[in-house]
Parts: sequence; C-alpha cells; structure tokens
Amino acid sequence: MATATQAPRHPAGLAQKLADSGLRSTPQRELVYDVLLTKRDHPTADEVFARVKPELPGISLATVYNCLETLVQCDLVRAVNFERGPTRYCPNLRPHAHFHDEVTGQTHDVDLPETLFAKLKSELPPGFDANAVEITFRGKAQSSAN
Amino acid sequence: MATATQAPRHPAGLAQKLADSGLRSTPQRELVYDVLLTKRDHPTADEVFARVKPELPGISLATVYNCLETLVQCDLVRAVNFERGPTRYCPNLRPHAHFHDEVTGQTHDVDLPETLFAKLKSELPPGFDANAVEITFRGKAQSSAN
DNA sequence: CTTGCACCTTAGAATCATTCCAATTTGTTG
DNA sequence: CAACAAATTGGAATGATTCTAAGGTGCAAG
Repeated sequence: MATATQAPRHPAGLAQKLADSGLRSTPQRELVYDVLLTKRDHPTADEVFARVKPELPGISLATVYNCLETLVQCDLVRAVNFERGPTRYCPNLRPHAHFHDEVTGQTHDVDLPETLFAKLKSELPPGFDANAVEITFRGKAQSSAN
Repeated sequence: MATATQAPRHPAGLAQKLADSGLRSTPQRELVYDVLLTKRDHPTADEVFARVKPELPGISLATVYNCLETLVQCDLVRAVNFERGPTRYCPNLRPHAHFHDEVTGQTHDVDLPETLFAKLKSELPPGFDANAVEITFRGKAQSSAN
C-alpha cells in the first residue's frame, strides 16, 4: 500500500477530543477532519462529501453531515453561515472574522486582534451577556493568492 | 370608511422610494412595510404573512416574499440571517448589530458607535475592500422590557 | 472467545424555507 | 377603450438539511 501520502495530517488530537466527549474515532470522522485541515477553503457539506468519497467510496452524505456536526460539537471545527447559503466548515479555531468575496464567492479568514472582540462585547448595553460574537465582511478581494 | 386606525403608519416615503426604482406602490407592499414598522421584532416571512393576512385575506405567501425582497432592494428594510434559520426582516436602517437571545430565540437590535464599524473595516488586511460588515452576538439577555 | 449493547453509518424519505412558473389581474399609457 | 408592462397568485419545484429505520462495528463482561 502507499504510505507517505496517506499519513493522517491532523495533530492526532482528534481521537482524544472525541474520547473526551465519549465518542469514538472512526475512519469517517478522521477523514472528514483531514479533508477540512488539508484544504482550508471553507467547503460545504457537499464539497466535503466529494473530497472524501474517493478515499472512502462507501461513505454517505448523511454521514458527512453527522461527522461535521460531531466535529463542531467537539470544538474542532466551526460552522460558518452566510445569507442562507449552505453551511461552510472551518477548522480555524482562533477567534477570527470572515470575508465573503462577492465576486468569486470565496470565504476568507480574517484574523482580528483579540482586543476587538472584547471591545465589541463591552459595547453591549447592560443586561446583554454575549458568549459569542460573529463578524462578517462582504466585499471584493484582490484575489491573487488563492 | 374608518380613518384614524387605518392611516398608513409609515412616513409616506414608500411610494417615493419605490418610484425611484421604477416600481409601483401596491396595497400588498404598503401593508407588508407597515407590518414591519408596527412591530419591530424581526419577523420571518411566515410571521409577516400571518400579520398581513387579516387585513388582506387574499394575499399569498409568494407575494409576501416578493414584497419583502422588493423592500430590501429599495433599501427600506434589511434581511437578517442567523445560522440557517429563516430570514428575518428589520426596518431599522441605521448601522447596527444584532443580538440573538439563545433562551428566547428573540433578536434584538444593538446600536454601536459608527466608529466601531469604521475601525473594523480598517483592520482588514490590504487587498480586502469591504462594503458591508455584519456583527452578530449570541447569548443571554435579561429579557425584561420586550 | 462470543454475546450484549451502545455507538455509528447508511439509504432514502421527509421537512422547511424559499424560488420558480405559468396563468391571471391590475394599472397605466397611448 | 386597447395594449402592454408590472404585480400577484397558487402550486409545483428546489436545495440544504434532518429524520428514520435498519443494518454494521467493536469493545467489555462473563
């Protein structure tokens, strides 16, 4: 069998994180996570399905949805939504914003200083207690590097 | 005919704004807009439909969708999305953020200083040109006044 | 081991919001 | 009034996601 190119690309934290939640590590979950880490272009469930299928031809779309949901529950992946479009998935765990390119339809991560998120929460009127902030930009990006 | 209670609640700018876009003012459009202005609780299309129907029993859901879309096009109303839930509609045109109460499911407007929006855009890396920013909080609100 | 059982995966049906479509209705303009 | 464009309508169609029921899988206790 081939070797080098098949090694798991993720930091092996998956099995652990899953176990922490009383869940099992399965080939499907590993592969879905791998696919997200390998090409971080915020794929939809369908896109993940397409990327995963060649390696695991028997996998079903329902399972891809299940795996993605599981990864989100375990805080290994974030679900990203934009205007009723299909949900996209992002393995970037640092707090960051998203930029939606209106021309290409691509989604880019935008790192913002941690202080900004704090500042935003501090602007809330009294009585509002936020445990998450989401920031989304829409516009045009000089899509050079891709 | 009755008078006081039936007077249009909106600032009569509707017909004008529509005309600006080469569109007609219709009873359906007026009423949908009225409903949004009257109870600013970010209703879904279904909810708007329910509120509009008693006054115009023949109206169809498709028309409500059409009217809402038209109002959004004319910049009289904003469409607000949260995690793949049904689109909600908001006649507040000032730049503001939204707070989603995880307990009640309600959506609240949150006014933020204009400078914050500017600051956010200025944080974008070079090459990114945003023409809109969306800020969404999720958390718990002391739902007192409603 | 081998049986039990909880967890997983699977295919396909079901759901839900929204959009599309083709047929009327309405309004305006010549 | 006639002709045409813009709007509305009900129902069918779409697309993403979730549900359901039926098999797999794999560890754990005996």
